[in-house]
Amino acid sequence: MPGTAKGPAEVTAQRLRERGERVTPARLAVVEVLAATDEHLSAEQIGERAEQLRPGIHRATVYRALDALGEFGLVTHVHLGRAGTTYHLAGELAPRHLHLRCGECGVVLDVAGDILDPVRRKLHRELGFQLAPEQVALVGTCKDCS
Amino acid sequence: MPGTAKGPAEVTAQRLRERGERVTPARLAVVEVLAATDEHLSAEQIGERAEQLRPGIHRATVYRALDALGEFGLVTHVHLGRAGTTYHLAGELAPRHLHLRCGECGVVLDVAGDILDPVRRKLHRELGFQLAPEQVALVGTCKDCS
DNA sequence: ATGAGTGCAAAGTGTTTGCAACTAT
DNA sequence: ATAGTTGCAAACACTTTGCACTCAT
Repeated sequence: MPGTAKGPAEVTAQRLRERGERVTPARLAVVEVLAATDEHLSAEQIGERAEQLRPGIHRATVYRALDALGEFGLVTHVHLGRAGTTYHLAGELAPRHLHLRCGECGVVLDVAGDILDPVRRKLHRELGFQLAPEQVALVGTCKDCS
Repeated sequence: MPGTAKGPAEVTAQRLRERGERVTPARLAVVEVLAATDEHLSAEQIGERAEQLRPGIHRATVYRALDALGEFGLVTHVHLGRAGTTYHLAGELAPRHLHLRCGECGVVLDVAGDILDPVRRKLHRELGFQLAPEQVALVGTCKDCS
């Protein structure tokens, strides 16, 4: 069946090759882990799950892979309060969305990626600032906590 | 001259007493440090400057004071990427504003606090989520870097 | 073959905690 | 008087780095 949509791992491999970057098991494992969930994972959690996919993957390697994939625009991270840093797929690998975090209970909700569009346009027009909505964490208080 | 506006330290003392919380040199020093600048300070920087105001203030105490003042709504913090956490006055102690951070060069810009008002209303209406705009860091790329 | 990527262990950050002494109330 | 705060040192979690080795190209 030609024209089948490619999985995240294939897309990643393709993008890496295009850029002359190396396609390694560790990088693919990280992408596969992130693609297999819609949760927000910490580096440690990614490490644990990657370990199951390809045993022997080291913490440091996970960080380096996340870092590299971040540079290539395939992964982003959000700083979610005291909870630490969480990662997820970005760009063409993920539907555009952004994060709503409750400062009380820590819960994270996803919302449509275009909710900041008017703000993005305004900032670009007035300040020349290119907003990256996926990286923004909207902090506040959720319904249950307020 | 009666009716003179009170300084941040006085307001803080007053609010603390109202809540039955203790007014301590460390807490006042932290507020004074934050009030003396419009920069975005890390806990470490606050510690250094507080040390000059009242010698002997310990790192741990700065963290505890920031934590307490945060609970009382007098201080907030923003997570600015790898750069770490930065603190500033909040609520009645500070003009409402929010943060724009360039992911490339790390520069932080302040913008008017009402820019997210439409978003805030929408989130409240549709999800019952109370957005806290001052705690939101708008990440993107600044004019010079793009 | 060659250099980017990896594993490992060790060093850094930034932040929190247990406890005894202190101090604001 | 006494409960909340502080200083200190030690513990902590998370992330980065130097080095030798391996593997993708």
